Amino acid sequence: MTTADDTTPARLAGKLTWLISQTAAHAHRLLSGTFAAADSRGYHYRLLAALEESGPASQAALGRRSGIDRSDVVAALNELGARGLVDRTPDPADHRRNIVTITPAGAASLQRLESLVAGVQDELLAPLSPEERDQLIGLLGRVLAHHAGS
Amino acid sequence: MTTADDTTPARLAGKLTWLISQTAAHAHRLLSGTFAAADSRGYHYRLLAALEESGPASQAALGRRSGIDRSDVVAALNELGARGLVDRTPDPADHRRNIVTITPAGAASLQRLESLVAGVQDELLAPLSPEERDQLIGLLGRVLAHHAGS
DNA sequence: CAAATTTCAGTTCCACTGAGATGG
DNA sequence: CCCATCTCAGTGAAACTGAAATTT
Repeated sequence: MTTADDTTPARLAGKLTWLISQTAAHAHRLLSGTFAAADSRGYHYRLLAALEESGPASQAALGRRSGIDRSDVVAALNELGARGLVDRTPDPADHRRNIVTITPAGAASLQRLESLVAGVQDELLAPLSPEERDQLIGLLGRVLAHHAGS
Repeated sequence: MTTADDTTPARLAGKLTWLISQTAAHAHRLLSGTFAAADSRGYHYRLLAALEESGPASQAALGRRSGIDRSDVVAALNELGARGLVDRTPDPADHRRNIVTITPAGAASLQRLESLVAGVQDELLAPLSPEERDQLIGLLGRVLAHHAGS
């Protein structure tokens, strides 16, 4: 009888880097599973959200907003474009750029993804009260803000 | 005049899944950079820590303890074994198993990695007071515990 | 010329799946 | 027969690098 030795080492359990990465891994499992079931990916959601919130933009600007590498933006936009969720047209004022616009179908898709994300959040944060969720948001927000200019 | 349009969409900035994954990504960048500079990887640290804390174990048990996939445990232990940081010998009582033991060199390596990790933690959590760090640890710990049996 | 944008090709790390072989 | 373990091979997302072509 192999004793139940699935206990996480205390040495790790007390480390914030461990807790954060484990929580992130769990969140990622939930999210990517949910996105996959909707035939989508995290990149799609992030790009559509950035587009709807801040309006049409060049691909480089989109990448900066959504934290996606310039190289991955290309591929993700190809996928979104193929589904008619975004339009890509050359910028008449600056021919180096493409202007990316979200289509009505894209906005509808975003709304669907949004509700999926909300569901995942609820599942992930089930053990926390609303106040505690806000606390967590505040703490993480401050950590991120501090390294914003990284 | 490419206006500074690197603002993260509020829609994302308020989502815990976003905050967590961004923070985790940052922590991961810091950690893996630090580990790489020490010619090591996160898996090595996790496995050595699990070994030192809970003693010799089978590879499957190690994987459960340290949250590493059974398949990746193999490769990481190969690397650790090649450096003489762990010993792998067949279990005389159960020939399906390898018993993995940490060597003195492994313990020394763990100690070095440990101090590197401590440095990264401090850098990551610089903006938080000790009380706030504890708060964060508590909140994330509860989230993780809730999904422990996932 | 220097700088920015888009794009392609390729790399690394992480998490995981599937299958085979061995043994309990 | 069923189950656990170890191993290998391979997949796929995520983040990144380097370089080329174009345009400002």
